Amino acid sequence: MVVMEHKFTPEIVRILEDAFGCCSKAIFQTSELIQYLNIKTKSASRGSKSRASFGNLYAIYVLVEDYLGKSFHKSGEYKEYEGARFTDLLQRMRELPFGGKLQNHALNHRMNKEFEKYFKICEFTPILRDATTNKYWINENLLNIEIIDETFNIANVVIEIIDAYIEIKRQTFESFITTCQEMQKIKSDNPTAIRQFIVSMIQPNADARIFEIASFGILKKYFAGQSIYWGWTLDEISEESLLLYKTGRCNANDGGIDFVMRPLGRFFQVTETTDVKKYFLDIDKVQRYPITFVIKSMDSADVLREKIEQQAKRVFSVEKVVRRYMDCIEEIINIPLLLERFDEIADTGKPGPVIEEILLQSRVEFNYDD
DNA sequence: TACCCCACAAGAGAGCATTC
DNA sequence: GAATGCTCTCTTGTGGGGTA
Repeated sequence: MVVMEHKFTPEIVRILEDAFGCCSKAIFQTSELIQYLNIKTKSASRGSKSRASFGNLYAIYVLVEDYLGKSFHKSGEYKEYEGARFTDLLQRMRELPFGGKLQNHALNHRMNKEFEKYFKICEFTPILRDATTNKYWINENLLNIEIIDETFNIANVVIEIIDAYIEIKRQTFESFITTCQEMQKIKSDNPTAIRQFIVSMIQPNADARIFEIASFGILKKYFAGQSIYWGWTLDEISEESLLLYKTGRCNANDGGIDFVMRPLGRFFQVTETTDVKKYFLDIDKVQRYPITFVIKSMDSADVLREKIEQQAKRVFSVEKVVRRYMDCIEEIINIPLLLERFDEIADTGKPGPVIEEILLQSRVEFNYDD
């Protein structure tokens, strides 16, 4: 089998070399289990959007851990082992980082099924179970790798590889988690600290998701302080506050509009660049709904508008189409304007709710709980 | 002509909820 | 405890259009 290579593969190779020296390459080529781990760890370098596959990896992990914990790699008596209890295995899976919400699927069916998909001609099923006693085993045939006349047990290496993978995934999340914790600490009554924190969240180099969440927190509270008067007839006019809604998680909002305002029906799109043409596709064919762009930039709104216009002229060339394109931009909100609006909120003595909103949205965005 | 980029669609993995 | 259906969303494949 041709081994797929990705950014975590060298780490797997390194762990194998440390454990088995010159035989490591042959073990990688021979062991379906190692190759499976290699496939399932490809998200290591792919950021938070990528699925981590912890379910199937942890099913292997807890069974191998159980195997090592009882020293079967030394005693060779695994064949006589009564098996591990489902409840213990699942509990252990949930104790592992990011495993809190894992369910039974991987242990019961999914891991085996997926393994079979990748290794059609492999005669061994990784997870063995006795449905009558609810006991589980890792298939030892996949742990003992024969190279020429020697047998190598890869149990320790399996654990080490998954541990290394967990560590990388943990680091990816850690920066954001730290941010959340800092927010919680300064939530109390320190306006200067809160402002500094807000500034750090809306800097040009801030994480895109954090920028979006912070923008939402600021704008929601800013608009909540404003109201309009409207109604079907002159006699029925009533006052209503402007309410900003987030339409979904940042990552779940592929191509969608980020915020919507009631009752005015304004659309808000958060973006990192002035390359906004994707929001106005087919602008020459149809009239488009106006959008307010929240742009992660220190440039003035005029400069940003100018940049967008230059781009539109380059792309559309026809002045009439360029005008229609530009007319679709209802407002441009840059970093200084966001900060200005936050200061207005702070002047009323209520910066706290902004932080609370940011915290709430952060928890939703990252499934992060206290 | 080959290559690249982009948008869209389909496939697939993972988690939630429900049921037995 | 285990199986299953559903939903969400990330990945991959595909085709059209633009460009060198």
